[in-house]
Amino acid sequence: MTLSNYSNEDKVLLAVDCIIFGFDKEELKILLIQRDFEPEKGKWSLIGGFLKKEENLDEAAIRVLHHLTGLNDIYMEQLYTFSKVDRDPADRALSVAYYALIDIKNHDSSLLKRESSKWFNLKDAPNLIFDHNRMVERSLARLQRKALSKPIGFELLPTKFTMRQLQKLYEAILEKKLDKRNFINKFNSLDILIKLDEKDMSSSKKGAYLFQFDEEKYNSKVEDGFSFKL
Amino acid sequence: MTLSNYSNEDKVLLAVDCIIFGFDKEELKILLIQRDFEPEKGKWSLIGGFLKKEENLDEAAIRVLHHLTGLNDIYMEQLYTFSKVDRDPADRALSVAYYALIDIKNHDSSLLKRESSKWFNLKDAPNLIFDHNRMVERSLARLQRKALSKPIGFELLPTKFTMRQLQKLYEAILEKKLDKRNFINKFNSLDILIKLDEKDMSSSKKGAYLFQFDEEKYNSKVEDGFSFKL
DNA sequence: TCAAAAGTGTTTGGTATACACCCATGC
DNA sequence: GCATGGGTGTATACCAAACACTTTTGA
Repeated sequence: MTLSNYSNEDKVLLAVDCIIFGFDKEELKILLIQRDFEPEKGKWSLIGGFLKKEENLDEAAIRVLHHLTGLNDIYMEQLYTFSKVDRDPADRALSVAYYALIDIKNHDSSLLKRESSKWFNLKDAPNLIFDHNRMVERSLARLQRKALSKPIGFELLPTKFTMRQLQKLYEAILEKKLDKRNFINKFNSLDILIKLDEKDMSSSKKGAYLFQFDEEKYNSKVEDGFSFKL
Repeated sequence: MTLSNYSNEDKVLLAVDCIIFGFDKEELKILLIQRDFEPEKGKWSLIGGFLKKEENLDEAAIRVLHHLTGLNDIYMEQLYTFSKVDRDPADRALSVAYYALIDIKNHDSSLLKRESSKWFNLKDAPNLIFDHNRMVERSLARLQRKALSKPIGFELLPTKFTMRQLQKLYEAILEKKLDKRNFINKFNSLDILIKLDEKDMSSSKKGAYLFQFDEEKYNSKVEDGFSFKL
């Protein structure tokens, strides 16, 4: 069989840029790095890299994330492909944006490797190069929508967390205050959390019960037609 | 200022493939073409083309759609970028999928140009080349979600339509029967349709009132915080 | 006069929201 | 003993779902 080789077609550079979200007590955060090469050296940027011939986009995103942060096994999702012709002044390059959710506490040490990277509160993040601001906006919109219909919030928390932490997390993601009792009632009715006997004593004298996401139970409920709706 | 030129990085072919949805009385349809070149010559496929250096992805999608169908001013949205390494056996090529919604009636004549293209009921569409089946699945899922939260359904209908047509459309998109009265009540409460004095006499003796989507009203309501929810 | 589609409201159940007080503990 | 955050239940409003009969008119 003869294959055309598409030899007349243009080829382009394809970058992968990662919006990395974290959560710390009260605030949604993003991890940024200071570029150490031109163009825009010294400015803040998402972490990124270029797709290689022998890998697919998910693999490239995983590689980029691992290489620059040491992180593994991270929740990631492809967001959108940005293609404005002059978006990168150095050369024609498109960029596929991915967003990632990580548990800051669990992974903080790996991040120290890289001193030019830094966590910012989403609200007071600096201006970013190229179209990276738009990428961040769009990823936040996606995260807000997705967090209401899939249990992805847990990716941003330690395995064990208090109801208060969980609530603060959703307040940070959705950018609005939630009612304590309604929030707990809602989550209880979903019936996908395990209440542990342990308490977290770090934030109050009384202590707060710790919970865990019961992923197995969630999965089996999904098979029976359940769907997470906050 | 010195710009790096990224000259060590791999470049790739980037295709744009379009899932074109139409609606005809009762059924959701997609427009497919029979490939007239290798690889997979003679098999059914989405319409597609390659991104050129001097255009962005939206422009490429518009160009591809226009070139192969003669259509202009079409609702389109970028869906996802598919990147499996061997997805195209001829050469490494990624594909950015777009989906488009068109009014079959209004545009049917332009499509006749191209005899190798054909409308299929979504349900009994043939097997497609490469990963195009997955693209169609994913675009349907997106359409189903989006149709509930944005008034994009109208893109698939003539300017003037009956409530019954509108209902059939949503039944086709959502793949489930809807209650006639609830459907009408819901749409009435949204208050974004104009009831015309004209009737459509083609489907009954009594005739059915025609309606139009009031886009201006919709837009101004959105500015006041309204959001379409079906 | 009858067949075929159009048009029209009300009841009911469930879910979302608003809301306030007691508990346990360390200081 | 009091200040701090933790934990709990109910009443109400609103929205979604179920549901059946009358109207029009061409054949």
